[in-house]
Amino acid sequence: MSSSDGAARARRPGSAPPGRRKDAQRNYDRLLLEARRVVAEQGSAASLEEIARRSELGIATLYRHFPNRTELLRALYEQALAEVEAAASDALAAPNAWQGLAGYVERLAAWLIDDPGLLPIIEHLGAAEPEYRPGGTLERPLAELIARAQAAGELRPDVGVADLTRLIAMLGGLSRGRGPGAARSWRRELGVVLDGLRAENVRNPLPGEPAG
Amino acid sequence: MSSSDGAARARRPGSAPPGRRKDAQRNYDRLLLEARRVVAEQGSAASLEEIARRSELGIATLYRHFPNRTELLRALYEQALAEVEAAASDALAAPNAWQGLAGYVERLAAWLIDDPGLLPIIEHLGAAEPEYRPGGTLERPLAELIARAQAAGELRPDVGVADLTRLIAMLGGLSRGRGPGAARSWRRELGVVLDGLRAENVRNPLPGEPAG
DNA sequence: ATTATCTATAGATCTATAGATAATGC
DNA sequence: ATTATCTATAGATCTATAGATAATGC
Repeated sequence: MSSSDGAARARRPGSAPPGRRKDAQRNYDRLLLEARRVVAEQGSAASLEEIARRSELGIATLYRHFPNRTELLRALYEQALAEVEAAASDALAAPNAWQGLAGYVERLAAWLIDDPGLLPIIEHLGAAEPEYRPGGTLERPLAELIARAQAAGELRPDVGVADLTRLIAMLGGLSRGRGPGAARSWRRELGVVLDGLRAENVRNPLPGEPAG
Repeated sequence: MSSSDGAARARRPGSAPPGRRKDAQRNYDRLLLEARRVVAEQGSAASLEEIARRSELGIATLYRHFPNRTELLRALYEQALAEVEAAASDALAAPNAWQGLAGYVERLAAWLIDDPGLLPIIEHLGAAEPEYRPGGTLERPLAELIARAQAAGELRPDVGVADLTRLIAMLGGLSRGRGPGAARSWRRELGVVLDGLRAENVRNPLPGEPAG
């Protein structure tokens, strides 16, 4: 109650948990920072020793903070997730249903492109723990934006959340390979996809059912 | 000249080079077959020992046929490439320019989806040897199909070869993660992309220039 | 006789931990 | 006193090769 930012402050994901020694908190943050860079370069199989070395810490310190690779990747993912979640309320507040949806799609694609480690991390987590589905935080507003844009007759009626999720992941995949900066022109591919999503542009209905 | 299939028979890429002992030819083929499966499961960092084991061969035999990982992956890629090259002449022979292009895009995407190791292989080769660009065999007919479809007013005029290449790679990326069979619905995403490529569906011109 | 394969192994990583040493915070 | 970090190392892979053994083809 007397604390300046209120009692029972919620832990910000990706930042060091409270109640630790402050050198430990600093090292936790450094490990996450370097891990983000190394994973962006090397993917989800990145060398943990290199992460520790770049953080100027021993490998055992890394293991003290993260008992294994998956836990480190999960912390990275939750940190990145916290940074993008605000995009949903912006999109839902947009004056136009289509603009809201298109803006959200662009924001999520940019999120994946700007941090090339994210997609490998998501794949690793999905493989290591199939029941871990934190993407729900992103999918719930997406479903709402889809419903609104379809009700307004702007989004083609034969797509569902799973389709949009896959299209966003496809765009995010443009960050792969080809070295850094190779994803410069991803907004061109986004433009093609968005034009393909407009209700008035449907030529042939999509095969199958809109799963999700 | 007396050989039943003519003198100087060209080597089919991906099949064992001639002039070897026949046990060596058989083992070469087995190694490639198993490598294809293991790389599809594990990606370009697949265990070479596992490939040798599944082929019921010693690891040294694998190294006798392929001096290193990159050469093995290159052989896999060239084998797969040989299997898809025929698609170009089919597409160029299509009665309608749009159908030709759309069919070619679908065929290439299916090629990547059905063999999930291909995209990791292409990325590995691109990183290991930037000058190695065998995709030209696929890009040349693509450029021709694009020119025809644009001349016919069916394909949007602001896309180029690099855009189509990236869109195909994006679709191929749907084979990643999520286990085998997860790419079932990729033709839905293809449908969205194709609708977004039609000239009549352009809402906003794409940003930047059509590289390539 | 030649060519190919196999076993065994060296050297390089990588994951993960034990036990000694050092830094913090009450 | 407690908590955190470090060095050192065990055990598991993996890449690649040397040298002995086996299979082919003329």
